[in-house]
Amino acid sequence: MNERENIRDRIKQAAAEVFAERGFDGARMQEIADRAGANKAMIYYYFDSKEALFTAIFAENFANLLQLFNSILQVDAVDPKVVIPQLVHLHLDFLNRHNELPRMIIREIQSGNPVVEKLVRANFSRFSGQLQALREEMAAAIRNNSIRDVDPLQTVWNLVALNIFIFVARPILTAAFPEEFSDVGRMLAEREKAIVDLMLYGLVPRQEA
Amino acid sequence: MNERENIRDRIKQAAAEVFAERGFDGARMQEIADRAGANKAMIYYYFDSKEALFTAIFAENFANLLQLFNSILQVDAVDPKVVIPQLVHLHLDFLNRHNELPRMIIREIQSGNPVVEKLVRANFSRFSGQLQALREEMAAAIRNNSIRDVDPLQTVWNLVALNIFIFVARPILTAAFPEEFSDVGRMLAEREKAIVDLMLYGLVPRQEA
DNA sequence: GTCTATAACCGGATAGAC
DNA sequence: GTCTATCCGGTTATAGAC
Repeated sequence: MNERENIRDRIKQAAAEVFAERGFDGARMQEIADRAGANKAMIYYYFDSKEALFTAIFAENFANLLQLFNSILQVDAVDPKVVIPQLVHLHLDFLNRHNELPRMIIREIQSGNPVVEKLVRANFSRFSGQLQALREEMAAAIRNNSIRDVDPLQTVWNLVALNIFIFVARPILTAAFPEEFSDVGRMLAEREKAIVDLMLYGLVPRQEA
Repeated sequence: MNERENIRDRIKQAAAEVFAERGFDGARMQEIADRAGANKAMIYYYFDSKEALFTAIFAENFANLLQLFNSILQVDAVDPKVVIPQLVHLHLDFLNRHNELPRMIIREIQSGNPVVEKLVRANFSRFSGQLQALREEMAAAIRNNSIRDVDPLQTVWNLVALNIFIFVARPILTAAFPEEFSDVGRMLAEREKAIVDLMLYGLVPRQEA
């Protein structure tokens, strides 16, 4: 309506922050209201309950992530020297824009809230077709000798593991290595380089070219 | 006293489980008491408060983890083909025996409880000396041409990222890939192999022997 | 040391005025 | 749509008997 976003959006924004910082159980409706510049009753005017509010936000974020994974898995299998840097960049860039998401997912998954596991199951089934295609493409690439003989699923896990690490472990890392995190942009660039370097020279055949 | 461990230990054990499953805010003293085969009042007889109970358990687990890291960092720098498999095996084995620890740490770090960040800061400073030594050893190994020219800190992060992944993401992975997790021992062995393979052929010089 | 009963509080949710 | 005041259930914590 006016220059400030409407209250409903401010509540969603504030709730996303508080849930990310404190988790579902730790989040306080009062704090969400305060950060949104509203009062508790307004939250209940727009959302049925704390759980409904959480679910709305979580589902939205989770859908974004799965969309990214789908787009990642649709990359045509070509030279890993081209594909891997693209994938790492895409993923890190997304995570950088949704900083709090990995920790939020890890924290909330299997924490009593049944909505969460449902979301995972429902979306990952759609996802498994993509994964099957990827396996076949990688198998072809292995026969083709354009990548080493690696397990496709393990390789995907490796890539995800390397990418999410700094976001998942950020609170520990910033405490332990304050200098590295003083310039986040620089750190991210170095991280990207290191991941690509490790992945590539773990994939490219030994006696190529 | 008798064959069953004493109540204090049973409480600690039960609390560790419940905190790991539900997080600090989600944990209920009643559930801890039930699992320990005691009642709430007994918990308060042995521990001052919920927070004190949590802190005791968290500090103990965290100390164990740092002790492992210290022992890992003391490995003499030799051929990566020997060292890397050792490190991965040590770390995965530890994590397997303290299954819930990574998720607990990630979940609770920076979640309002100031004790936690203090623990990190205090212990990681002791830790940084070890890390400096490692950097120097790796620099020597690089000059020596026994490993590729990689960033030592990034390499440590890579190793940790790959090792913790299945434990951190376990709830998602079991939902998404039930077959893989039906035989945990087998899955762990495959994971170990894949990590070592990736790390090694990302470290060993291209045109070696 | 162990237990039952209860106090004290906190936080999600709602009633109802405007 | 927005706000204040309040309810009510659940949870931490304690009192006090044994």
